[in-house]
Amino acid sequence: MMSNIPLKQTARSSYHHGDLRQTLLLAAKELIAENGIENLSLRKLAQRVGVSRTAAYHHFSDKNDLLCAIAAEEFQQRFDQMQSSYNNAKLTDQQKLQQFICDYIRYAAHNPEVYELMFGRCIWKQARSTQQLKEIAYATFQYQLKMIKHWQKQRLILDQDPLRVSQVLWGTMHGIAKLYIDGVYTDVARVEEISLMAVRLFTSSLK
Amino acid sequence: MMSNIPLKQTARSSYHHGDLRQTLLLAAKELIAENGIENLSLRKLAQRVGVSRTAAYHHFSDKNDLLCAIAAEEFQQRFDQMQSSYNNAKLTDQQKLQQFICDYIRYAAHNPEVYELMFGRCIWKQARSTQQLKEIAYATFQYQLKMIKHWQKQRLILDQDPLRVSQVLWGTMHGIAKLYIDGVYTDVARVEEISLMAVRLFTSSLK
DNA sequence: CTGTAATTTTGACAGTGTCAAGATGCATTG
DNA sequence: CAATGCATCTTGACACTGTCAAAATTACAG
Repeated sequence: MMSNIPLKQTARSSYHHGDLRQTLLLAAKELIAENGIENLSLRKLAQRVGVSRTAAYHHFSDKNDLLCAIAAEEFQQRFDQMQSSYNNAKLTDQQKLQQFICDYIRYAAHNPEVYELMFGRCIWKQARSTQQLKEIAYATFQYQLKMIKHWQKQRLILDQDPLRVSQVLWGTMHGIAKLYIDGVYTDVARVEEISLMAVRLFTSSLK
Repeated sequence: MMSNIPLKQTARSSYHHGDLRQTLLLAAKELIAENGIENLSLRKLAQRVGVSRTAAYHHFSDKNDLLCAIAAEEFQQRFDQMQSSYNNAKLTDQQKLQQFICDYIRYAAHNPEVYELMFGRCIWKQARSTQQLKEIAYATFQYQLKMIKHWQKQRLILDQDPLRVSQVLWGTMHGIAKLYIDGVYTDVARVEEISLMAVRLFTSSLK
């Protein structure tokens, strides 16, 4: 019982309400998944955690700051997932390419609210994104670019300026995802078919 | 005399404040173009027009209703433009296809806030879109589909399920547009190059 | 035990969308 | 022409929102 007294406040049980920062991030993710990003309010979040309205302001400078922190965590997770998928030795390059595209859109479709947060305007517009967020997002895109270049060498994708090709491919995945998330495309099952057609369009450009 | 008395410049002077509905739509478009869709408030709009806070509620049931009306007007405009471009006898089919893609993205890039309104979640999510809006938006997509089918017959685009191909193409255009509008792609000049690469990717799938 | 700094709370302010009820004035009756 | 009806506009109010300043609470160093 007394062993946790001398621990620094970085571990658990540091202060009044435990380690609030992490608790806030977690609860915020839940609320976002439940009610959507635009229905997240700091006051409801505080209430959920059982803390005063303005308590979050001692751990995040802003509402925007909190959102950026969540997005950064999620980016990191996606980055790892993408990497391990690409390094899966059991798949051919063709399969990896297909999986990359389908996984991207599937992730977005299954986590619409978080996806909206990660790539939506509320964070990126007007340079409101945190430095930390910018870095992990940039790293993610760089990895995509690296994969594209590899697939181009394998003659799986049109051998043009890899940066441009990468931007178009990202655009395609993002666009399909957004049209579904925002309610323009309404049918979930069809999104998978659309993804496969995207794969076909990008890989057929050489045959 | 007090010169700052709010004079009503009634166009046709139908009522107390002239025909407010149209005035509101016009002023709202201006405010959206200036400050972005998420910074439009009915109160500021009312103030701009020189009318009370809740006056708009006698012409629109909702803020959402007003936004839908604006979007519908804009959809109609885009629809006409697309049609006249497609019927331009001076262009080859190849040129029309390229122009269709580049025009779409260029329009979005030049009218980011209105585009966000037209295709953003604030209108489409949760079936908040008006019947009128749904109709014109659906007609627009149907016309796209018709063009795609024609281009497929001309062997300009991959001859697969036209609905799926159309959805992917729309996704690509929408995605590139959104990535730019939301601030992920920052360079305006590059968007044009990305558009051209998209054209190349879609048209090279047959050669 | 005391003082300082970290943390949380309370109070307040300027915003927002929207509803209910009252005021205004045009248009169409009687 | 006058009166009534109804579309239109205004005022007041409510429940929200993000955020700041200042006070209150608590942990830890000395």
